[in-house]
Amino acid sequence: MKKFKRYLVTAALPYANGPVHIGHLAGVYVPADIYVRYLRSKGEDVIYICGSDEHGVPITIKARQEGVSPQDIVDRYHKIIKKAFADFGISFDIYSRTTSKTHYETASEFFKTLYNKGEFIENTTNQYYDNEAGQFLADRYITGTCPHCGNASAYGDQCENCGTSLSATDLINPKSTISGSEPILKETKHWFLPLDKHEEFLKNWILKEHKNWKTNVYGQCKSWLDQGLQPRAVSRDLDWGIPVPVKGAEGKVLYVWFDAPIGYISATKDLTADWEKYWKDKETKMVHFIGKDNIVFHCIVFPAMLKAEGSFILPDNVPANEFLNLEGDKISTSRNWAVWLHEYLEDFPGKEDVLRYVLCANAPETKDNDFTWKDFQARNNNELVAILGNFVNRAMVLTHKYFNGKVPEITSLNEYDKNAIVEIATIKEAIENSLENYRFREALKYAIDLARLGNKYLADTEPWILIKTDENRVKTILNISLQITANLATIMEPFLPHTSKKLEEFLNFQALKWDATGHADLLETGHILNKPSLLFEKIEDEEIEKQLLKLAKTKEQNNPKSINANPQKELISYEDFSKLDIRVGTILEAEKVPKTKKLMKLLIDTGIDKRTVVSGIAEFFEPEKIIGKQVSILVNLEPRKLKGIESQGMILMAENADGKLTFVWPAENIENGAEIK
RNA sequence: GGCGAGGUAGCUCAGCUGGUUAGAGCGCAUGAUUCAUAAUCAUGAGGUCGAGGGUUCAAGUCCCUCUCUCGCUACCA
Repeated sequence: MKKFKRYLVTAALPYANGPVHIGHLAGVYVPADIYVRYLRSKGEDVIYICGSDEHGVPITIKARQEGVSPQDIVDRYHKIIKKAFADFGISFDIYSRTTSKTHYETASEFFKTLYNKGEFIENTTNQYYDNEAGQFLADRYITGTCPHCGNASAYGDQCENCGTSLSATDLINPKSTISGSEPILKETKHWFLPLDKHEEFLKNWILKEHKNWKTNVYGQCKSWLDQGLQPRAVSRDLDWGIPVPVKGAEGKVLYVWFDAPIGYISATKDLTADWEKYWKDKETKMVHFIGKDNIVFHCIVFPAMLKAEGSFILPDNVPANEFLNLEGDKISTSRNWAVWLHEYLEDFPGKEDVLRYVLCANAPETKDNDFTWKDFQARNNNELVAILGNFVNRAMVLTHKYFNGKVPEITSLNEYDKNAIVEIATIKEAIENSLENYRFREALKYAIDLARLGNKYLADTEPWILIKTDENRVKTILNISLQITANLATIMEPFLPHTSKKLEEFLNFQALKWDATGHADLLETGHILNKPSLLFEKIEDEEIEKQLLKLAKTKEQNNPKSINANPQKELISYEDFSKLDIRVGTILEAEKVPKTKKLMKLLIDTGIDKRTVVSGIAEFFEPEKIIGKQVSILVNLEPRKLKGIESQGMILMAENADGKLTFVWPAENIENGAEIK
């Protein structure tokens, strides 16, 4: 393995429109923190960079909803996030933010460099523009009627009623949410980064030179590269963000995905004047810790940016994790389905390391994983309390009892003692090997094995019996037990820093550098120990039930039955209604449209004729089972081609909040062609 | 539908380039033990390795088909 002079470790910038939750922690911040603490302990030159990602449309939306400025929003969450990380013990060297002055300058510079090098292409497109407000509208700022479900308040990028993703120009009767006026289409110029230009380079760099990346990361990249890369817009018409620093770009800002990763660079600048050493020297090893949703940006887009700029190094590895679920369901900020870090810290004071432990032991390294409170409790009680805490307590209590808290001498070592000592070194090496390869859960398991070793050593040597007959032998046994404890203090530090601190206090000793561990001579004979307290305490059922109850309440609130029906749409005249020609028809034929998930091709006898209708119902119905059924069909809707099939009308369906569809059909059989009015 | 990742003991996961009776932790059962937060230590039960084919002397491990879960993507009049 190549030896590097220094390390630059980045953790994904949390988006400042909400607090951080256990999913973020397990996927990114805890593993990155373990990695960095380990490197520091090894004496490596390492910096750990993070900060809030504060630009982008969602933040402006939230600000508008609350009637405050975007700056107010990001100030609020930046503070909460930063404090929660600090309280939790995530040891960033700097936690910066993308609204900082340094970042504005850095991102602008970066853009200008690429611009001057001719690395962008310019493209003019039509976008919705609000004449009254005098600005272009992001998709999210436009509402209108969803062409799919008729929901009158669909957004320009997505209809929240039916979940369809839309493009703003699809909306019927578009309206600006800023002024309420009808937006007009207007030409606007934007800059694009031609990723396709870097495709060959990226293919070679990732597919050939980085076969050692995690399979999920490598596979995802390969998928993108095989599909072929497209130019990506780097600017947007928006008033929140970093102004595009060229003439004729008034009212345009850098697209948030472009400025966010540059945040790593600007944060480094804020940390040290020596920042270029970390970003431009080939002897620096750069590692990005991210979640799987960020793979494309960090493995393809950002490297393409850095490559285009020319003077930067590229990441050596991007150990992306999968997602963490909570009690079987996907974590969701908007549905409040999460364990929020700042709330956890309030509910479980002093138990930072318990969460670190559980999230690392159950980290979604190779596939999505599930966090359950029952597992949280079990890991605390059966592993932290019973194995680690208990061993430390045994060694300490026995030493106080028999030797007044003084580290006894080693009188002589037998084979069994020697084996135990060798085992300490073996475990340490195993942990190193796991950490170097980003296998954090495995590393943690080995770390706990050290405490297991201690428990077994005590159980096998039985000092509480020998003390009656052979005090010298007991001296050796407790010396070794305490040496294991001292090793734990150092080896556990990357994983459980607060626990490591406590162990230092118990032992009245300063944890050593990593390379000094793995031996049985960390504590000197005669060294005086402090009185220990409990390292971990049991978590009782009541506390777990409290958390489960909290989640149950959230679930109740999210229950479709308690979600209010959409408000009534605006009034229409009878004349408007009578324009719709809805008939009863019978399904004569039905077949799935190949290569689609939702589309079904239907032949309908409308009484007027027999016609083809394509409908998005294939997820809920099997073709054979609906043939012969009578349905309601809107027959005078203008035809439209779907997957090459002309659809002549629309089947009326009722849809609930979960998106489940059901047919609307006559209560009793009636002739085809009967009018519905 | 396309692409990617995954489906191994009740639960959470290891199993590298195919090679003797498929592993670990938790949980469970039994025994030992009492220094310790009834903690610990030992032993054991428990798996047709998603399903079905194929290659091979030999497959959890390679190939094909199917199926389920998650993600990206197309589609939803």
